[in-house]
Amino acid sequence: MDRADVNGVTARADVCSTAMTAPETRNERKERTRRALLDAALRQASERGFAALSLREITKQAGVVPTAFYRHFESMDELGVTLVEESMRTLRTMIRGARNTPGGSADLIRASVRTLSEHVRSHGEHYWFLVRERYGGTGAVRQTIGVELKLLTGELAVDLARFEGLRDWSTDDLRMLADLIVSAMLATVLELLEARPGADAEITADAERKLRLIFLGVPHWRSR
Amino acid sequence: MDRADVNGVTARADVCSTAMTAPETRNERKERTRRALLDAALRQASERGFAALSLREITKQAGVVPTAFYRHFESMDELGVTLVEESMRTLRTMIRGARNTPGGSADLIRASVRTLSEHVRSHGEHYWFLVRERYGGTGAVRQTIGVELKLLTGELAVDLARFEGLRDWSTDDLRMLADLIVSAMLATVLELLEARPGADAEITADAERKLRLIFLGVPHWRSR
DNA sequence: AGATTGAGTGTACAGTCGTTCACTGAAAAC
DNA sequence: GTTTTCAGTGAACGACTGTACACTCAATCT
Repeated sequence: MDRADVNGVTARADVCSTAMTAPETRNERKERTRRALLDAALRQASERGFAALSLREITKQAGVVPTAFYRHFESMDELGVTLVEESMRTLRTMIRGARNTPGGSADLIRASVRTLSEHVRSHGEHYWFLVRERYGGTGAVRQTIGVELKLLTGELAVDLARFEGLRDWSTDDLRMLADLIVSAMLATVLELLEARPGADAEITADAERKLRLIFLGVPHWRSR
Repeated sequence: MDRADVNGVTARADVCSTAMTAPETRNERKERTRRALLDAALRQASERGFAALSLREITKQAGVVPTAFYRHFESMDELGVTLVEESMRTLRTMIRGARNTPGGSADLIRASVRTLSEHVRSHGEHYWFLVRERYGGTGAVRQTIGVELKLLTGELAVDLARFEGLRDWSTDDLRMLADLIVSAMLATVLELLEARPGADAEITADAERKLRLIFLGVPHWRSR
């Protein structure tokens, strides 16, 4: 078995008329191999890093010939940026989920961390990719992640501004706080990814304590 | 110019007897090309990542033939682990420097952050390497960094235990605090590395505020 | 003085890589 | 029904990779 035959070309050639193969429009088919390329790339990149990707290997896993790659992406970097955007979308989904959980401050921390850990578990590859390339990456991919993460920190700062003890904080102090939270949570994400799934409770408890400690300082903060 | 000719073989062949070339023992010479290999590898790895290293390119930069590599390292991974150890040594040096600065708590934060930023500026490649491979790496290199960083966090926890408001903290709480500090400082290191050198003051000021905020919560902490 | 060691050399090989080019054939457009 | 479009094909390329092997020759040891 050399290639994955995602499009089922072999089967389609002789079975298409007899078996109930779904009739596919050309765009659907194109989109499908595009997805196959992205999925293969994400899997490889989350394991060995984006820099170690091989165009040939990706196309092999996607079930197409190497040259077919260029029908979908102009370069590897373009595919990388697409992966960043998709990963960022799931990250934003997570944050939105954490934001919309009702409850008090202590419970909110608990609920948010819980949302985070569950999301990391169910979208491991996206988080691996983001963490990996945020620090280890190069070029367009790394830069894009940096920009998006800065944007995301800004959003978090805005969210924080609506909380009780933070209403009168300056924009810059809020950004600093958001930054601190993000870096702490990023470290938590890495711990979750590296640990065996059984250790989740321990790690999330640790993350909760870190956030609690940070927020304990908030009432006593005065900007200088 | 194909190779760097670190050992000056070309010159030595005909000038050795006339010019005052320092007489070198065999071990000295070996150590020198070993260093050249490590330096070339560190430079490349800090720019493009360890995974993107090429044995041939490293040896070319070191001024030796590719196969000579194996006289010094059994594999690329072995060289990688050596780089981790060396980088970790400079990191420990930095921490020791920060620990030994006298002064009160507020000044201590300021002095420590200052030590950090100066160290990052003067040992940029080591810090690039550590940050890169801690998150983006694979295999032995990444694992070694993880272990060493955990050890280092432990040391920091012990250091923290001697401070005023932290004497009665549990070991686990201290480790959590150390962890939080390390992750915040790691993010700071990355900011320093990515920013143009002129922005140092801004970044260090930010780092100071983060640490101050964290320590503001300490007096109000009660373990659950 | 002669034997030994070992860092560095040069050639060669089998793989993999990204990219080029002309092509096929079915879906889409006319 | 004919033409056009274009995702996917397959061979070929030049460049680069890590490593095996037999070698040289100066520093070291005896």
